[in-house]
Amino acid sequence: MTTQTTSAERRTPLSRDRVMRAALALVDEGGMGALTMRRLGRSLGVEAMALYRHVTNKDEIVDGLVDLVFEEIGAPADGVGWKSAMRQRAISLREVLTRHRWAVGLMESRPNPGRANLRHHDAVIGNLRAAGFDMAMAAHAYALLDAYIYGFAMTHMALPFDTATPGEVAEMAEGMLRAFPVNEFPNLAAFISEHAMHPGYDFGDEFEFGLDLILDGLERASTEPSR
Amino acid sequence: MTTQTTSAERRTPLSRDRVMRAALALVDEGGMGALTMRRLGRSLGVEAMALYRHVTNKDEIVDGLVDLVFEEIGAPADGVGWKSAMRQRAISLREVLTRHRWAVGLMESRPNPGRANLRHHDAVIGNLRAAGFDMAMAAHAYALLDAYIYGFAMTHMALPFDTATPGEVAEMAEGMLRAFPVNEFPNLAAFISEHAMHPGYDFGDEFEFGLDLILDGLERASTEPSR
DNA sequence: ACCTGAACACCGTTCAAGT
DNA sequence: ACCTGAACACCGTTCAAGT
Repeated sequence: MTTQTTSAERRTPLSRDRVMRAALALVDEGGMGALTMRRLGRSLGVEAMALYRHVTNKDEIVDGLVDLVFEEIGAPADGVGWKSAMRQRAISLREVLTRHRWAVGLMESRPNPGRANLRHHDAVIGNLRAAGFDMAMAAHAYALLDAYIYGFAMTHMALPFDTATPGEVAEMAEGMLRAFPVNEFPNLAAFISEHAMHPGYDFGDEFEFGLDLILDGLERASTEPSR
Repeated sequence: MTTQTTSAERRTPLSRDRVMRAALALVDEGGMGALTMRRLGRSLGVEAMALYRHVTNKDEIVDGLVDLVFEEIGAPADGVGWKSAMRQRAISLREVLTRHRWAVGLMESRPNPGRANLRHHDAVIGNLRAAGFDMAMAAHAYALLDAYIYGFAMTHMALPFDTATPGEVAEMAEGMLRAFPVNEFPNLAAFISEHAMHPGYDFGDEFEFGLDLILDGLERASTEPSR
């Protein structure tokens, strides 16, 4: 259910902060599609037009939401070595993105990065540089890690067997296999029935396999003569 | 400019195929935001409501567009070894995604995968299995490669210095550095001015660095005792 | 058989008007 | 100072009506 506004809340005057918090509740509950100025107004007990006194437009609200998400990411730790600092950050970022699935496609695509965004990027680059990465190697590492983290969140988000019970999973496997000619796509059929839909398989576990493979590769590349 | 319909085209009766081709032209030119039933109708010289005779709704059009994109991806080659087959496929997929930027967030998120999509996934799994990957290792490889490829396309797409000339790049660098307090984000400032905005730096070049790092890592993992 | 007009329930945003 | 009503230019989709 959408947040209902009590009369006490109604008396509290609108503010940019209240608008942003209500917007975050809306998207966390119903995704980006649920964020409309009219609905946002309603959740605050106000007409949509009143919002324009506190934000210049909807785009600014989305910019603000993305920065709220950046605030939740743990900064890379100092004094533990770049590898475990990057590992921690990656896992934290992934957790944040599963809490706020609507944000996955937006984190890196806003033309107006907020302060939390800049702070986070600054901290990651700073950590890598302090560990002895030169600029080129830091750029390699950052591009690779972020592509992987965001890409994993994106492909994972799409999967249907995420919140399903084992019984539902078996049902879905059958449904999927009925949906396409098994003999035309034998490898895919085998993959689904023999692996992906097996009890105990959790796609989310793939994340750390890839993450560690990448971190090991970066370690090797950073100690080798430059390429 | 949007495609104008000549009187000859107007006489050709509408068909699912013509609707899909017109829709593809629309999104390639103006992104997903440009795809509306009314505009699509107009580009075909017809009212929006006429489209519903040939497609059941807009969602079906998007499903069809995504499958058109899957058709453009080169299938992994046989007989060249999994590593160069996967390398080829990754590069082909990335090229396709830069041609159809609007597709980046949609390729893996449609609940109704089309035949080209299934064919492609089947071919990739088949190639890995034929090269001796067991199911678990094929799943690792596929999850990692796709996360990286789609994630890279997503983060790359967002960057402003892509179609810019060196002169424009220098201008943007100045603009960005003026936009935030340099002493608050010193690492980011150094990164931008000393590296990212330098003439000769092309973010797209980062793709193959990460791709080869991942392929090397997969090779190592697949010949090691299982993890 | 194929397309259109009018309608419905939505959008974001502007602006004069109300308290 | 802060909010609202009415309006504008859009959406996707349905359905009776036209040819």
